[in-house]
Amino acid sequence: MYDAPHADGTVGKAMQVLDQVASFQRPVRFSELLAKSPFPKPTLYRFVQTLTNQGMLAFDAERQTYSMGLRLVRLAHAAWRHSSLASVARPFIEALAEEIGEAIHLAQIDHGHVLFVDKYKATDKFDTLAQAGKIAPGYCTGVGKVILAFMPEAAQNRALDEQSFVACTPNTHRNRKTLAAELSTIREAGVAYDREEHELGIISIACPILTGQQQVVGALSIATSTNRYCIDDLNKHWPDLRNTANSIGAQAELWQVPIWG
Amino acid sequence: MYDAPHADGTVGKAMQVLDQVASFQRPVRFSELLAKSPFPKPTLYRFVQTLTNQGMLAFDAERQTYSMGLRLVRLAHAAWRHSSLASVARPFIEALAEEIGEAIHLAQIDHGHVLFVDKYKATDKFDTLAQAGKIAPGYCTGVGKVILAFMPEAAQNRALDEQSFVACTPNTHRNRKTLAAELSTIREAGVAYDREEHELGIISIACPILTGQQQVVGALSIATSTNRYCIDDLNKHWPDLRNTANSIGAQAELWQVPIWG
DNA sequence: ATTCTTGGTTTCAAATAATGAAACTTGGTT
DNA sequence: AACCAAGTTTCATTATTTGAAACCAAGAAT
Repeated sequence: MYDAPHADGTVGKAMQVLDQVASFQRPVRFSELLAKSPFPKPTLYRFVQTLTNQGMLAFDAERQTYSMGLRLVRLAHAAWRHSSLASVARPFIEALAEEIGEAIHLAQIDHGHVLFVDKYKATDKFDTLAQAGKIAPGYCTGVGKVILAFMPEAAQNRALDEQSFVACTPNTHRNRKTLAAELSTIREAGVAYDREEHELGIISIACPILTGQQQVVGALSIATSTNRYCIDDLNKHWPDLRNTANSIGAQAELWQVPIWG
Repeated sequence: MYDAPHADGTVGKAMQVLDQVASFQRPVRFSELLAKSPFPKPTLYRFVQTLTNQGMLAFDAERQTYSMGLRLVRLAHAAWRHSSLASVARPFIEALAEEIGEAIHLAQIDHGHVLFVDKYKATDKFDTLAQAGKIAPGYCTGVGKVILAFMPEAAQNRALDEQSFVACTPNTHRNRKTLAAELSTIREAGVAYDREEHELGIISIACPILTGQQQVVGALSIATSTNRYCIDDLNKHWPDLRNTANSIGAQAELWQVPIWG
């Protein structure tokens, strides 16, 4: 979660509460929240109260639970349109997907978190916020690893410290060491692979999206299932993927560049 | 915008700033913000500063502009999953869309705003936050009107006061009077139509999503273009639409009901 | 060059809002 | 009837926010 040294006053604390609620991934009772909160009871109480008033949280009176508020959806709409790579990347991704008929993921980095911001899946047409906004673990996804690999060293270290190394599958990296080793390989090669590290049966190939000054702003990946293709098959799409990623990087530069480490 | 009597202290004010930035619909300079802000310069300055630190806003140093931050996308993901009708409604909508091959919109009401929370468009598969989170004007969309029509009177009045009555097309309602008249018709009929009131060439039919106690929680619509179908054609789908809306309402009740007026 | 202006940033004492220990309520248990 | 746990309120203390004014930087006008 966010742990800015400890500043940002009251607003910062409120946002921390927001993150807390989000982290539960489900509606949550006040007492559960309190148990994991650094704030004393009345303080936390007032925060959830205020946030609920503001529509940043939603309170279900029936069940006495808090969940994230719809105001966030409204605000995020704007964020997605104006601050994410998605809007500039969309036409490029569409073209790429047209050509190779596999699922394309677009991820972006924000304050050390790797975030899926868009997804094009040829088959199921229906895909809204379900994917956008989801967090991609850095240590076990194609986009995550490639972004980590291309981060400036300081930021990379910070990010590595935050990885959980939960073993999603038998192939998942379990510690910083093996991951770090792969990262330097990735950096040289310019590609990362996810060999069923996040989910069994799912593999992917990922390229970084770089600015002119070689700063990573995001990543692009092609994902598929093992019973259709293997890594070698994905590799055939590498040139296309790389080109698309480059185009996106170039285009992004013309627009805005809210970069982060 | 949000105008809770005037409470909610510092956090409330910060959220107000967030809305402000969002309302510009584009990256915005500090001075532009200041011009429309109720806050004195240093106060506003600290707010944007804090919010930027927190990732709720993004600052583009190059152009010196602020836009909405990606942290919102992360938070909204959770909101969408756990507090919107979208997750419960999705299977129903999918089935409906399968049957009639037209675009389906799902809208929801939040603090008096009508919000698109999901969209299924048979043709273009690619549709993420681009639609979800968008605001649907109450006075000139099918979902907007039907939701207004079914609101409790007090809330309806408040909502009507907030309508802008901007004339999107020649068919748009231009004042409260004609709109109010249509609303009571809608309420009786249980359906609303958008006869190219929002966008020329686009028509729709909309049904309310009601709880057991007849409270509106949202609306469902089928939209199409005039060069394919006319209102009468849409009417043929009314039974299906109505059924789907009912199912969603029933299902929503079993889950959570963060209702709002 | 020099002065004006505009947009952005910092200071600092006064005003205000946040804090949290403790007390209180409510609804459900033993 | 006494007991608990979860949630809510009080209120004196403390810390944060506030904004008028001053300051700085960079262009534009003189």
